[in-house]
Amino acid sequence: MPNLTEETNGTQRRLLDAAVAIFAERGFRRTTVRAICEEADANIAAVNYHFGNKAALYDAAFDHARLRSNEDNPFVQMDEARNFHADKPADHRLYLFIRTMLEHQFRNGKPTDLTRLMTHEMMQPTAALDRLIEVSVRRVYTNLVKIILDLMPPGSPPTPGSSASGSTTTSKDRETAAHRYAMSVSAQCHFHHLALPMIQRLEPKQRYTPKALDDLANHIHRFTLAAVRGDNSPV
Amino acid sequence: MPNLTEETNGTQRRLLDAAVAIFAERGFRRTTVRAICEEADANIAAVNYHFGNKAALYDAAFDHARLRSNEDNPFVQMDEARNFHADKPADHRLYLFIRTMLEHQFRNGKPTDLTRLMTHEMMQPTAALDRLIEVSVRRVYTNLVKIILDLMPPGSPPTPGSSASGSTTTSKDRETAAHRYAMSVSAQCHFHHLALPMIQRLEPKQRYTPKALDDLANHIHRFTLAAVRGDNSPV
DNA sequence: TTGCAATTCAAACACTTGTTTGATACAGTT
DNA sequence: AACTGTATCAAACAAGTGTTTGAATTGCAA
Repeated sequence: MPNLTEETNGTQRRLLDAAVAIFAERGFRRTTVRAICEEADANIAAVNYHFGNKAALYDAAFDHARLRSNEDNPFVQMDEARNFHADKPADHRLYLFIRTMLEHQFRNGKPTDLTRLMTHEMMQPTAALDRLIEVSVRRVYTNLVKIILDLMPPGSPPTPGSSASGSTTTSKDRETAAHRYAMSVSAQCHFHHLALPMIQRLEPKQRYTPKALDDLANHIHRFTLAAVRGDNSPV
Repeated sequence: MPNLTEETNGTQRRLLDAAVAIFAERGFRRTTVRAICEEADANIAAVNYHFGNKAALYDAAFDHARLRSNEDNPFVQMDEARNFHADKPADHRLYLFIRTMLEHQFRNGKPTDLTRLMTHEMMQPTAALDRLIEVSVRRVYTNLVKIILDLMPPGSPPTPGSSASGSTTTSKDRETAAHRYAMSVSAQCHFHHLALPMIQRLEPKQRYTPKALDDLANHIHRFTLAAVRGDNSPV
């Protein structure tokens, strides 16, 4: 079994690249090992020789896509640096968060391979999803919650959930409110690739070029800021 | 070819019910006609006899799920009555919209079959998605845009997108802003079933019982209201 | 060169799965 | 009872697909 981490340009690397592309496009079930091998200019038996079987190749391809995505994407900074731009004010950190998230999801106007792979996992969760979440998504999400907590004015939230009559805002209330807000932000960031076919039909003019992503980030930023802070002042 | 619209409890009706359930759970590719026939207590040849082939059964099942969902769900009222609760104030209409949308997506704490089918279509669009959108989704979306337009204060939007220096807010600006808001609302409403496996891992306490859906609807309503109107006044 | 391990290859295998077939049973009509 | 169109059934078919196999090839070291 050869070294998987090395960046050889041999057949196993080509297999991984081809696997990422085709798994991302069609999902696990619809892709055939024959299609992958053809794309990678490799023999059909290469998959089993280098990875054991199709499922193991999928696993390796998923991680490969994650690592490859980290190479050329600022997302990794957000992931590993716990205090992402901690010096900037919270509202600006929120904008950077949203912008980075969107840029991470679209490339050349289309969803990235890793994004597509993750979206397929939403319909067909495997161990790869758990790994991705534990290794990356959870920290990003926690970071978002922190930004929002910094953003919330002292008095908030108005606590519609807790029907207790006491008007005091407990720390726990703030926490759960921040999580709700974080969910709303995540929803707005992820919706565009999760529901792309629907959006394309409802809003045919919607694009995901860098310029369009900038507009989108600005909108989500404003939208969220107004909701969390209770005002609508421009950035 | 027997009458498909009649509500016979014969094998073809049983096939449709079984097909909806299994297609919703596993998607088109992972479901086998054998599994459907077993669930429906029918012979394997029954699918081809009654529907021609697997794809045609899927199509029929999709429409069957849509019609069946309309039977016992207030969504159909929102769908067909163009002016959904037009007498109520806009903010209340927004709440009803969100609440109805969420109720339409979850039943017994789980995504409904039609919702699951639609989510699979996001990864694997077929003609069934086009039909669903043209017959139902587009009108609902248009309705949402109308509600939001009623909700927007006269001066809005602050137009971050149009970089033209003119400070006059054109009717076109309002329209595009309303569409962006509608996208944010849709995102918040659809996120919970589109990204369910991720949410379950990030927020394990999240539930979709009627009570939880009510809390969720209240949150989305407040969140949106604050963003669109630029205030945070309680309902 | 020789030997050896790693790799590649064409072919075949085993299994799943959508579809078809031809016979059989059923229900209603004449 | 005989006929007819509908429906069901067990069995088989044909194609696709993940996997295996055993030989051939390559790359490298002794």
